[in-house]
Amino acid sequence: MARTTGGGGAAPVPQRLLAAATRLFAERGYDRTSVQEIVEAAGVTKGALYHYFGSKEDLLQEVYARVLRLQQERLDAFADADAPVERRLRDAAADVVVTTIENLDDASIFFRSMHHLSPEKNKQVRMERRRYHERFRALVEEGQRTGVFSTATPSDLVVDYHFGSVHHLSTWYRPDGPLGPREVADHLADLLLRALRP
Amino acid sequence: MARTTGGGGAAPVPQRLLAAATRLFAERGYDRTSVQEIVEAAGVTKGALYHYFGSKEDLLQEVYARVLRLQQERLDAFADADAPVERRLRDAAADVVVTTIENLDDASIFFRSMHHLSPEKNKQVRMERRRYHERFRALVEEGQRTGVFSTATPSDLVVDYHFGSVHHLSTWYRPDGPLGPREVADHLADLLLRALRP
DNA sequence: GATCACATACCGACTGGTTAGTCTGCCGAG
DNA sequence: CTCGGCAGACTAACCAGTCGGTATGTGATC
Repeated sequence: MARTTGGGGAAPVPQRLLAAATRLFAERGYDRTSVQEIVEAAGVTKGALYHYFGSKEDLLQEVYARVLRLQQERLDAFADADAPVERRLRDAAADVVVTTIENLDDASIFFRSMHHLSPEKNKQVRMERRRYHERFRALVEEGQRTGVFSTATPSDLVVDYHFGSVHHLSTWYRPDGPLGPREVADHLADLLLRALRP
Repeated sequence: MARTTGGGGAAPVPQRLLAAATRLFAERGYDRTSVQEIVEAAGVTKGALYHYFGSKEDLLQEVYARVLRLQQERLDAFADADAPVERRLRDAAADVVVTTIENLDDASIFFRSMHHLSPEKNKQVRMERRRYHERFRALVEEGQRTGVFSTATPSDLVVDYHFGSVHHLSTWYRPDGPLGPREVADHLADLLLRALRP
């Protein structure tokens, strides 16, 4: 019954804590979730939490870091693919919708609780987010330069337009609704591409 | 120096409280704003606050009610106008962007703090919001029925798409940025209408 | 292979600080 | 005199983070 280091049994404590925190933060919000509730949900005690994490805020930051890493990786993959811009933008736009829906908890935390981070950590997150935004924008601009997209709207605004709809997903999307993640993604990517027709 | 009842001097206490709460809620978030800070910003004490409002939550709800009333009124006016659907939808879509930008504080509170309301009050707000959504959706459907808008995307999704971008404004829009409210509104309304071209 | 030193992983009572909301009372106007 | 409008001290609850303590594992030494 040695469950100590690395073993193979049930998920290791740090991950259990992160999972519990994610669920609770999404459910009640960061401030409304007490550290006590998190450790109880994870089946440990405060000692364990503060053994692995420096503070409650670190837990939140870890959730962010996870989401950012995942989405940046996926965007890079789609953007670097060997296909026409329209295709690459479409795929990237649809993919971010799918992964957002598949991680709705992370998404609602991300968009609702950013201002709970200390200025320092907030800056860090904003910087990473900026990188993501730029990569996406580069796709739009490429299409605009090569004439396949309309130049009527500044590329920055186009990106914010699309991410607005992504952001908004956590407000209205219900897993038991009529549309699956893939369908929503196709529709939203369609709307974007249609808006960009010259 | 009698500033007591209703007089004409500086704004009456309930409104001062509401204004202070709005600013602070938008700045630090609902949970991070203490009642003490609100009353200090309004230049009164707790006694005054609890004389006019039943609880801190009531203050938040009042902010919501104000926003909802305003936006519903404006939407109704635009939707009931005597003009072709494209025009009415365009005007309504642009107007909600302008008023959102002009009340960014209310907007960020609205979208970030809804889950801080008790289930009961939350239901109330959702209902009002639903009414707004439906009115907007009716415009889209009308256009789809009469053939001026594409039917490729379900009307519900179209509405959520647009409101996603509105919702998102409080995240990225800066008053000192390169675009004024009217310009942003025109662009966003354009994007919507372009996406709806058959 | 027994003992010791030390580290990792975790427990849970406790503390210092904060907060929403209450309550008693003052004050000026009608 | 009384009543709305408000002041401000007070209370009960809560909560992030701390800290001394325990259990188990690991490697070195004899």
